[in-house]
Amino acid sequence: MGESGLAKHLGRYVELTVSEQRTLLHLGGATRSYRRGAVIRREHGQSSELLVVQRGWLFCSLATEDGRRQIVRLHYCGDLLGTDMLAFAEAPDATIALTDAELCVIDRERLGAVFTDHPRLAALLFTLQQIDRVTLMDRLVSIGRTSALGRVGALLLWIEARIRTVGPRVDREFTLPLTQEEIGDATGLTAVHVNRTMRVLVEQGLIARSGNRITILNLERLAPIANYIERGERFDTSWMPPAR
Amino acid sequence: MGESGLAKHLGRYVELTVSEQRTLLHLGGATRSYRRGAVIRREHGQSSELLVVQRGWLFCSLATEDGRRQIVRLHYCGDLLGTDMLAFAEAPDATIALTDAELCVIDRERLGAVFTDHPRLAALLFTLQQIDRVTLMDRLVSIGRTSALGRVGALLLWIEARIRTVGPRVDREFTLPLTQEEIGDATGLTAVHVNRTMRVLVEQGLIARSGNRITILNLERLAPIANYIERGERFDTSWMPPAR
DNA sequence: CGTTTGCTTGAACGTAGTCAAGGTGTGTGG
DNA sequence: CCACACACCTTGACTACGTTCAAGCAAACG
Repeated sequence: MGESGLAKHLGRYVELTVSEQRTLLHLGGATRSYRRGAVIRREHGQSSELLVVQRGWLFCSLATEDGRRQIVRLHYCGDLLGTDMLAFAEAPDATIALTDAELCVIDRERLGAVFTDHPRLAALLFTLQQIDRVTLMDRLVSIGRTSALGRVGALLLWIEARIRTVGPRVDREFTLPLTQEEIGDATGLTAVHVNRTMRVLVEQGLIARSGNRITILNLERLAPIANYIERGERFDTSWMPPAR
Repeated sequence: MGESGLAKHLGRYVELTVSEQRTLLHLGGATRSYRRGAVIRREHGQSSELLVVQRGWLFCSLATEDGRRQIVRLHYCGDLLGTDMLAFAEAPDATIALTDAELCVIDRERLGAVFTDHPRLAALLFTLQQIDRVTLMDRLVSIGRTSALGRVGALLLWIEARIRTVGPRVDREFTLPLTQEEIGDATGLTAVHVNRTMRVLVEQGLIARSGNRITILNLERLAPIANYIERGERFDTSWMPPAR
């Protein structure tokens, strides 16, 4: 423990009071470690745990009838997981560790207490969900209406943007933790075509690659191809109850 | 006014107290009417209104760089709209009336009051968001990993299921309010291919069509093709604060 | 050292897109 | 009341993007 990933995450958007920070800290229970590839939650499983990512990357995926797979979300430090089990009896997706990861279990009852004791925190959590929803919408557009080049490009830009929020850097270079198979599952393409597509991205001077280090070389040209929009996330706190 | 679509919607999942129902009723302000095709909210617009659908169907869509369009959500009576503006300065999607519709404006400040005065209602609204999120995930899988036949089939099954929640009927017949162009925008296909695909659905005896009346003829065979899963939505209220 | 996992490339195929033309139904104005 | 316009649906021929199947290769791992 020692520090709440969730508080750090929320702190990116708003100023938290000491009391709020303490409450978020006390939310967290045991910390668990997972190795890359470990199944944290099984699709259709009953596990109704709430988890916060403390370290590492995860993804959530759904399997199709015919054995294929779609990765629907990527998760990073600070993300709150398992909230879907508040509305569903069975886990709608599987959660899998993309890198070695540490998660922190959150007590469901204590989440309830947050809603009574810290209405502003509840409002902030509600607002946080909106980002998740809009991210899903953006991915839907990407997969539904752009070319393979655009889809893979968009995924790279999203990941790069997210990495930049954690440690802001100028060089637009990062380590891609996904295999080409996983990129395919995230973009709705086959691994083979992801390979060809990334080669084209390199040939066109849009990105550079060495191993799994990726550099965005030409954002100005890549962004329109990928239909990439930088969404300015700015929490509107004006309507929220006062902080406690 | 007279009755809150939102309360009716929530009432499908949980028992609301009289006080909660009254609070939801007082949330609603003016009612507005829109004609089919009317733009309720413009993409990238600043309008930060919260709305509840009282009557009719809406859809939310995003435009791509090259002028194409992706419909990301369909909305029906009881749905709460505009919550994304709590986190974003610009509207991420456009909201358009699919049929003639009536919406009810919700005061942002009063939503804030709900979080302080009715923590359980806040928890319920939070839970409601989860359904929205999971719906988006399901659509992502549909578009990313299934054939045209499956995508169109899934859309029809979702719509039929939603219509059934309002007025439960056995015959699995309904009026489809979407043009083939709009079905294409929702499924990531072209209008032309939607046409061919629907013909195949008919030829294979999966559905029947006359005008825009659709009948699901063979759910057992269509469901696996469409990768369709009936998700049992059951709100877990055990963790929530007591109702007021 | 052998096996596995992931990357790469080629060739053939197939699903969905594009372009084009004609048809149907509805609403509007002459 | 009819003619026209418009929106939507339908079908055909051709194209192209992404898939499938297959094989070879490199790096990591037990």
